[in-house]
Amino acid sequence: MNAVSAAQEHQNRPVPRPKRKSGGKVKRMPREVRERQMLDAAVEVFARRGYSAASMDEIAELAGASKPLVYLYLNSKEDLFSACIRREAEALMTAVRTAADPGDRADRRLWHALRAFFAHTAEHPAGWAVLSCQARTHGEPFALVVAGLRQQIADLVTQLIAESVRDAACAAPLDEKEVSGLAHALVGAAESLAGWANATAQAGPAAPAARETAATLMNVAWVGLENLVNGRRWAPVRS
Amino acid sequence: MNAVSAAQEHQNRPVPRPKRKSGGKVKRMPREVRERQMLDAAVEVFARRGYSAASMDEIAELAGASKPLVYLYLNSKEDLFSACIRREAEALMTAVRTAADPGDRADRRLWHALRAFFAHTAEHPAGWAVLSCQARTHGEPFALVVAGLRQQIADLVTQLIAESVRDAACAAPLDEKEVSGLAHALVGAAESLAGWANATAQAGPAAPAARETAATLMNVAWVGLENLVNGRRWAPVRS
Amino acid sequence: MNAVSAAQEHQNRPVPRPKRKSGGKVKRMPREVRERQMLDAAVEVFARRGYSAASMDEIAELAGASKPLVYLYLNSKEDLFSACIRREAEALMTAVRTAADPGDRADRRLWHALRAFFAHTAEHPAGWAVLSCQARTHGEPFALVVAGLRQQIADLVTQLIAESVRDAACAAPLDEKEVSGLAHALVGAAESLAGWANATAQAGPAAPAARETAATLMNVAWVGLENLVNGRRWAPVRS
Amino acid sequence: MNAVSAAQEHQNRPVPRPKRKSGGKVKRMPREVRERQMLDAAVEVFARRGYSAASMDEIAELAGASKPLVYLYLNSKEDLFSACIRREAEALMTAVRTAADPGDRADRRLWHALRAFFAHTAEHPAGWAVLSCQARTHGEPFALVVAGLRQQIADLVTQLIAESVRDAACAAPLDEKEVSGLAHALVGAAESLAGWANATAQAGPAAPAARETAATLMNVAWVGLENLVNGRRWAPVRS
DNA sequence: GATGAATGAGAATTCATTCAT
DNA sequence: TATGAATGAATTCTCATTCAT
Repeated sequence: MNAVSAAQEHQNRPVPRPKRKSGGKVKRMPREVRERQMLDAAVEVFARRGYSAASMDEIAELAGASKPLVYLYLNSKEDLFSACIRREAEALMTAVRTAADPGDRADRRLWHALRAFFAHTAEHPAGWAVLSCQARTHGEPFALVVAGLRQQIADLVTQLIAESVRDAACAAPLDEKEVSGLAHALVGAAESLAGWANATAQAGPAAPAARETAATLMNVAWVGLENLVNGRRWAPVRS
Repeated sequence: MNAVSAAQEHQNRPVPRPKRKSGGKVKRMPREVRERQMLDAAVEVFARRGYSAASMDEIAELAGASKPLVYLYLNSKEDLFSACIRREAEALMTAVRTAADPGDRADRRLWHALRAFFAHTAEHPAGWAVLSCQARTHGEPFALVVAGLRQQIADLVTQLIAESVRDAACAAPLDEKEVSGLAHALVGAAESLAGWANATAQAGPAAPAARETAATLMNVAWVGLENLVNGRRWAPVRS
Repeated sequence: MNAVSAAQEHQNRPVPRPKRKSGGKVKRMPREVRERQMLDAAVEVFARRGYSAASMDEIAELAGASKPLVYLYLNSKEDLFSACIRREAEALMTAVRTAADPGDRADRRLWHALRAFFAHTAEHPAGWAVLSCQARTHGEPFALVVAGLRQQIADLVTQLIAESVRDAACAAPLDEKEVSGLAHALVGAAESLAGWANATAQAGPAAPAARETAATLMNVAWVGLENLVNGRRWAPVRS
Repeated sequence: MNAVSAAQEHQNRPVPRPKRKSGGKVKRMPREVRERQMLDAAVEVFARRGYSAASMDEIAELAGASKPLVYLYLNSKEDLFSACIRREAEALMTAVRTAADPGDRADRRLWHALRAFFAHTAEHPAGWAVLSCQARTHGEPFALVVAGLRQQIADLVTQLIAESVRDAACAAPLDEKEVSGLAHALVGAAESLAGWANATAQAGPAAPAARETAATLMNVAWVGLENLVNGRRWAPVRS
């Protein structure tokens, strides 16, 4: 099982969206399953409306459960949001980490990580929206989780860049802070591209888009990095 | 007038934050001034709380006006938000455009545009927060304005890249979609770097940070772009 | 103006209970008036239903205002309850204190105080219910106010008893603790009698009942006190 | 068996508070035992929170049973409350009646009854709280039970007083209503003194407090009563 | 006998919005 | 121009109560 398909694993798979209101008797199901449905619904609604505009009513309805049940299992709107963020962050991180399979060259690992990132965000647009937009704007506890995620990814990238540089036995070793900055730029670029890719091509399937997007980024960043490593820089007043 | 100072122009400069609650009759002021105060307050509050969590009460209080007056001038919460977005988008766009002063080499123009972007967003964090986070998540009308802004910036960048390419008389012409993606990557990287730069070194004033940030970005992107233009690309299966 | 009529002063006097829902336009009134109506309604409802069973909806409706207005003026259910208790406690205390007019013999002052107590509780059964039943059962803040009221009354009674004893130049001076116990017993008896009087004779007018009740109490307590002062006590094993 | 120990009989003696949550299968127990546990828990919770604020959840948890079981045995919250009141009222009544053992002089019987009353309420504060505060404020059905209890006690006291009067072969026969009022005053004083005694000296065990309290009360009331019986009254305008 | 799963109904509280002055 | 007074319509959250097992 590769990273991408693994990443898709975590959401409403065989559990059919239950229909309520349609006369039938109450659908009994184990707590675990219900909870997943609720999280799925919550991610969807939070993504669509934003944290405060999302209503527990809508979430419950989309989850096919009653509000009291949502509260019974997930305690409060805040806890629910928190659970969403944690789940989505973990899923994304797992996807990316799994893809950056050790035992390959550093540039290829970065390439795979990028592809996994784009693929995952494309597959889970709602989750990505929650992580990238909603979570950042709602108070410490949430923002911290997202910041942690960012840091983890940036660390991974930093490490990959450092490895490549070591591989390349470059002449001018990079400043650590510069590498870190680079990693953040890359992550930011990736995030932005993810959003853009989602917005631009919502028609076609996800994989090709992920591939292209990753390629674009690699084209700029990696080659730029090589030049950087070789000491060739752009300077504001050059020539 | 340079880009940075122009960017600062649009917000409450000499108009003192009005003191209410201190008894006495109300300070009559021309509509224009009051409206600006309201928009300033609204941007601040929308940035801090998000669109739906922002309350008209808080905005009115911060603006030093009564709620009915806010409604009289700005009609509704939605209109108010819309006005905020438009104003902030215009200000940012103006700052960037003004900085990319024609009559210079394309790479230098991009450099200045980047600097202006960083400087403006650093100077107006609330405005930037509204544009980058809040506006995207609230239904067509708002998202459209922001999309328009993004498009304008991307267009500008695209144009600058294109000019450089023409300057370089490159062999392999770039795919338009690729250029657009590049622009988005650049903007995303810029955003991410802005945040990172802010977090890393919060001591110094904004301008130097903007300069460094822009430099880091140019180091990677521009050189990478040159290579790209010259047909040298990274390929997943290379070597 | 005597104590009893003064005590009646504080509640919905000339303000007519406003009729809502009856088509008419919104009744504008100064905040002070509205607030009093709300407190009146709240006392009524809290007395009828108890703190937790009382619904803000019912209170608002009885006050002839909308719920938001109640919240605007009185903040929260808890604050509203607190305000009720404070107002009622103060009113009762004032009535009793005013009646125990200094410049009279101690036994007569006690007599008047008792009458005022019975008259006031009879005139404001809801207020008395809130003070005597509801407030005691709902957490420190409320209970404290009521405890304070009790203490004030007990202190007053203690003082009156002490004065009488001094007047009587009694042979065996009473233990301070015993006097205090006496005062509490008297207050408790008064409270109980107030409740009983309310329950028993709801038909007739209030004043006569108050007079009779007070007389009964004085008959037992005062004479008993005299005997006590004179050293004649009942003893469990006496003869 | 004396009154005090009889009074303690009615609550969870050897049945240990059941431990739930610790895995393992449920302890099957005879209905009778379970029901008593439930009532005990309910009295506790009703006393602590008041009728409406008490939640069936909390009661069930404290009783160590599941909510459906509570409903199976006790039908509804209202029925449960009703059962609590009935049980506590009966227990208190039994304690008092048992103590007022016929075959003794009337004043001594009253003395024992008072002691039993104080002892029982001190031993079962929750039960007493439910009876004295909660029950009175919740609609006919409950209030009636409590009124019945009050009446029984008042009747008992009235009867004892009457007997004494007969013993004393008094000149001026007492008005029935006056006697009843007296009984209520006595009970109220007792209640108040119970609270005050509890608050003043929380160190010692209950019995001594009960003894003292009863003595204080008898000192005032009984002697006062004797005087009353003998026609010596306090009069508002006397001397 | 015993319970995990589930909910309809209603609680407090807030908010955007409007009059009447 | 400016505002104190007022509210309909949500929103979050809780609770008594019931099934299906």
